[in-house]
Amino acid sequence: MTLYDELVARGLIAQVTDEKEIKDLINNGKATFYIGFDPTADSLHVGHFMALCLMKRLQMAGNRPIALIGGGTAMVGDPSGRTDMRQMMTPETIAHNCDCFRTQMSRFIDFSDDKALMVNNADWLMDLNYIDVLREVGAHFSVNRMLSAECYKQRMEKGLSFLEFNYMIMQSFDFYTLFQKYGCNMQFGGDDQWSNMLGGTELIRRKLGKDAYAMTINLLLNSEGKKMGKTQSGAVWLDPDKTSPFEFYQYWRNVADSDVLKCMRMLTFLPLEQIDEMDTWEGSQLNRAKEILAYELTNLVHGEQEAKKAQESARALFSGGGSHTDMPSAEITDAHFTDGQIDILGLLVASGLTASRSEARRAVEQGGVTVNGTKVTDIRQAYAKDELSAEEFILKRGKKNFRKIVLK
RNA sequence: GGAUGGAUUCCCGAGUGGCCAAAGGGGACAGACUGUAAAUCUGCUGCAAAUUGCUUCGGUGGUUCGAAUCCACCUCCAUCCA
Repeated sequence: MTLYDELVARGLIAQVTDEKEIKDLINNGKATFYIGFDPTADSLHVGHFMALCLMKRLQMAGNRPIALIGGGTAMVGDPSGRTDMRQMMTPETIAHNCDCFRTQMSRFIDFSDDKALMVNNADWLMDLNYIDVLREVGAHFSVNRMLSAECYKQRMEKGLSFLEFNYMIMQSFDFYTLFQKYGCNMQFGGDDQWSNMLGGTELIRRKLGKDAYAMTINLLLNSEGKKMGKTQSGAVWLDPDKTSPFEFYQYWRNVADSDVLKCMRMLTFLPLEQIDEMDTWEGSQLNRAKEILAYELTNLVHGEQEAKKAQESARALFSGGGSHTDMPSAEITDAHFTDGQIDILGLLVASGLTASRSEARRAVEQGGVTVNGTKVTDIRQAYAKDELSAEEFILKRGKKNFRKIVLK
C-alpha cells in the first residue's frame, strides 16, 4: 500500500489541489512540505499532534518536512474557524511560545542532518515594508475573491478586522518564501486552512509561474461534529505539566464508542489490518479498543513508562487492584487545617476537585463524594491530620475525578 | 460623521419599579441505569459562617423608601446612510 493510499484509508485527507501530482510526489519521497503552527499557547495540543504524526509518516517515506512556527503570523491572528476576534498577543509571549513549540516538536520529528527543518516566519515577516508588500504581494490578491472564501464568510456577520483580513496574505507569503528558499513544493494543514493555502499556491503561480501543491487533513471531529481534543477545562495538551499523562490517558479512554476507531486510524501508527480487525468488535468489547487507543497515544506522546503507569492507575481506580502510583494527587498543607482538622468541603476545594465550597456542598449533598470508597453523607464531616496521613486517602468526586491526598 | 437597534449569569435568551440570585432552553456537574460509552430519567447550576446574609444584569453617576427595569453621560457591538 502506498503512503497516499494509507493516508486515504486512515481518513486523513480532506482536500487536495492536484491528486495525481501529490500522489507522485509523496509516494516517491520527492516532496518538501511545510506545516504551519501558530504559537498561540505555550504547549502543543492534540490538534497539532495529528499534524506532527502526518509529518512523521511523510518523513518516514523520505519526504522532507519543514515545521514552520508562526512567530510572525501570530502577530496578526488567524480568523479561520473563529467566530470572534482573537486576543492580541504580546511579542514576548509569542517568542516564549515559539521556544516551547520547538522543544516539544523535536521529540516527534527527526531534525538531524537536515532531514527536517524548523523555521520561524518572524524571520522574514517582521521586517517587511508595508508599501513593498502591497505592491509585490497585495497586487496579486483580489478582495472580491478573498471575501468569497469560506473562512471570511463566517466572519462577515460578527465582524472582521483589517488586521485579521491580512492573515491569508501573510500565510501565502510564507509559502512563496519557503518555495524560493527551500524548494518547498507542498503545504499541509487543517481543513480550515484550505483557503489560506490556496492563496499561497496562487501567489507562487502568479509571481513565479510555477506549480505548488496543497493538501488538507480532516479535522479530528467527534460523531457530533465537534472538534476533539478539548475538555471543559480547555485543550488536551501534550505538555505533561499542563495535562498529566494520567489525564491524557483518561481523555482517550473515555472517547465515545462511535469515535474510537476513527481516532485509532487517524492518530495511531497501528497497522490498518489490526484496526480493521477491531472494527468488528461490539458492545463492551469496545472498552478494550479504548484501552488500546489510550495506551498507544500516551505511549507516543509521553513514552512507554508513563503510558504503563497511567494504564495501571486507571485500572486500579476503575476495576480494583493494581497500584495507585500515578493517580493525580493533591497536597494539603498546615494552612488548610483549622484546629487540627479540615472539613470535607475544605478538602474538596483544596484538592481542586471543586471550585468553591458551595459546589463542594452540592456534590456531597447529591451523594457524589466518597473517601476511600465510602460515601460521605454529612457536609460537616471533618478529618484530623492523622486520619489523612494514615495509609492512602483517596478522595473522589463523581465517577471519574480522583485525588490522592498527600500531607505536606 | 449621521440614523436606528442592542449589551442580562458558562452560552442562547425572557424580564421594562418591589413577588428577582433573575423564566425557559443548551451546556456543565451529580445521582439512577450501564461498559470509565451512548441514549433515557432525576437532581443541580453566583458566593458564604447557609431557613439567613452578601455580591451580580456593559461602565460611571443620579432619581426613588426600593433599580436588571427610570434619567444623564460614557464604552463597546450590529444594521443602514456617508
